[in-house]
Order: sequence, then structure tokens, then C-alpha cells
Amino acid sequence: MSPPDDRAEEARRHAERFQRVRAAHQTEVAEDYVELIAQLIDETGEARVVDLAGWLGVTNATVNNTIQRLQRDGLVTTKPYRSIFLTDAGRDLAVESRKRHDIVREFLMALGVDAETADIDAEGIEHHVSDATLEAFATYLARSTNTATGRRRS
Amino acid sequence: MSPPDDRAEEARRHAERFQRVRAAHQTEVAEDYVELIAQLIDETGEARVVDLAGWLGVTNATVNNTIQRLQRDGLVTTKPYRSIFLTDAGRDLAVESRKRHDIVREFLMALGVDAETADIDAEGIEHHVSDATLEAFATYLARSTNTATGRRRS
DNA sequence: TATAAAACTTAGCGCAAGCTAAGTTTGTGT
DNA sequence: ACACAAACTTAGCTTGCGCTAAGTTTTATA
Repeated sequence: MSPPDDRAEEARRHAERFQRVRAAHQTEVAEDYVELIAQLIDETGEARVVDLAGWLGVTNATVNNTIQRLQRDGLVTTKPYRSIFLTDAGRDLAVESRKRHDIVREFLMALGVDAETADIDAEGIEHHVSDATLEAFATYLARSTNTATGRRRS
Repeated sequence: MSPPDDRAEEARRHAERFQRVRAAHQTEVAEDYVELIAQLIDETGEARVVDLAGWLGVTNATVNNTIQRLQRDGLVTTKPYRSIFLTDAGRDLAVESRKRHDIVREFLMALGVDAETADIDAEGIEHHVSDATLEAFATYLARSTNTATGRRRS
């Protein structure tokens, strides 16, 4: 009498995985925005709606909507017609996301993927990489960097 | 006078990447559904709304909605109160997705990620892996398999 | 400094993907 | 064969995230 039970259990765990992916989806946009806002502030001194729109490939109206939501969720602050700032929470998320993004991108390149493709895929993959997997990526990266600089592999 | 141009060009390419990720998002649900439908038909003989709901962790009503959309998009066929079938297009997409999914999962495990985490992450990552990256994963996999079976590296 | 351009906001729309609650159909078991 | 349970559908709601079009504010320039 275990086959049906096993099957039900398998279904339950499958469902759990999907729920996690759906949850990850809900933070993707937020991560992309704060990551970009941090970058813009860093490189140009401020983050404006029009710049975000240009870098994200959406309209100003869409950016505005999203910024409202991010403000509601405590990740950014802004005032009408003024530029956008990160809260502490927003900055933390930005740093996290950026680190994740960079590791994924460099990992893909270390694996032999061309830079342009690595850029594209990293953008999608970064939001779905657990800490454990990120760790594995970083480990591989460290090893392949050592190899590239001429050191021996054990 | 090239700095501003370069910057604008960088923004344009960044935007393009985001648009691709957004596009990928739109096919994710479809891929997950057809993949699961194929598996259920394979293993149990048929795919029913209630099973999909159980495996996906959503309600019957949600599955129903989605199945309507997939039917509209030519990926499945079904009749009221009857089980669900894949069209040729649906079957093709299912095979594609399954292959992609398996490669990603096995790749992560080869990299040292534990099976449960690999399962979770693969679910999210599979939809964002380009052909080039998948190729790189498969190559790594082939190499590490050879290594594991005792063959020499080069 | 007035006006035109650029930036921003608001209103109102659409679609995807989730939900609950209520109703209908199918299939089983006594 | 009929009643009840399970499966399915429908209606109606919510949120996210995209859009266009129209209006407002800010900024730059003539």
C-alpha cells in the first residue's frame, strides 16, 4: 500500500517547488529595479524615471507604477517629480542582487558561454539560484580562476 | 562625444535583455503545464485537472483557466469534463522542456548541489537557459561523467 | 522671462494567473 | 437505479505589470 502514498508525496513536493518558483517571481521585478537604481545612483548620481524606463525597456508610466509599489513595500522613497532613492532595505536587496547577478554571469563565462549570452541568461537565472547553488557556482569560479592563472588543480 | 552614445547604447542592450526575460516569462507556465501533462499521460495514462492542480499546487479553477488558454494557443485539446491531451505542438514543447529541465538538474548535481536543491532550482532556471548555455551545461556534464567513470580529461 | 520641451503623473485599459464560492456533470457504491 | 462524492466549470474578484493618451510640473533655452 505504499505506491499510491509515494505518488501523493511526490506530487506534494513537486507542488512545493512550483510554489517557490512562483514566490521568486514576485520578487524579480523588485530586484531588477533596486539593482538598476543602485547602479544609476552610483554611476550618474541619481535615478530618474526616464532613465529606468530606458534601461528596462518599458514606458515611463510603467516605471511610475512600479515605483509606487516599491515605495509601498518599503524599498524606495521618492517625491512627485523628483528622483528615486533606496531605503536601507532597498540597498540591501540591491547589493544582494548585484552579487548574485555577477556570480552567475561570471560563472557562465567561465563555463565557456560568450559574454553577450551570459549577460542575457544571467538576467533570467539570477532570481532562481538558491544560496547552495550560488555557492557551487562560486566554488567552480574560484577553481577555474586558479587554473587560468596557472595554478594546479590539486 | 562618444561617452553619451556609449551609455545610450549600453542602456539599449540592457533593455533588450529585459525584454527577453519578460518574453520568457510568458512561456514559462505553458512549458510547466505541457511538461507535467506529458509526464502524467506517460505514467498514469491520462492527465486530469485535479491531478495537475495537485502537482502544481494551485486550485482546480486555476488549472481550468490555464488549460483554456493553452487550448486557445494550440498546445492542448480537451472537452468539458474530460481529460487533457497534447497537440503535436504541445508534445514538441513538452519534449523540449523536459530535456532542458533534465540537463539543468543533472548539471547542478554534477556541480555538487544536493538533489533536493537541484530539483528546486532547476524548476526556476530551466526557462532562462539559452541554447548556448544549455550546450555548455551538457558539455560539462559529458566531461564530468567521463571523469567519474575513470576516463582521462584530454 | 516666457515658452517650448522634457519629465513626470494620472486615468483607464488589457491580459495572465491566482483565489473562493457556487453550480453542474460524471462516476461509484450500495 | 439512485444518491452521494468527486471532478469539473463558471462567475466574479484581486494583483501584477504592461500599455496609450492626456494632463501637469519642471527645466532649459531663445
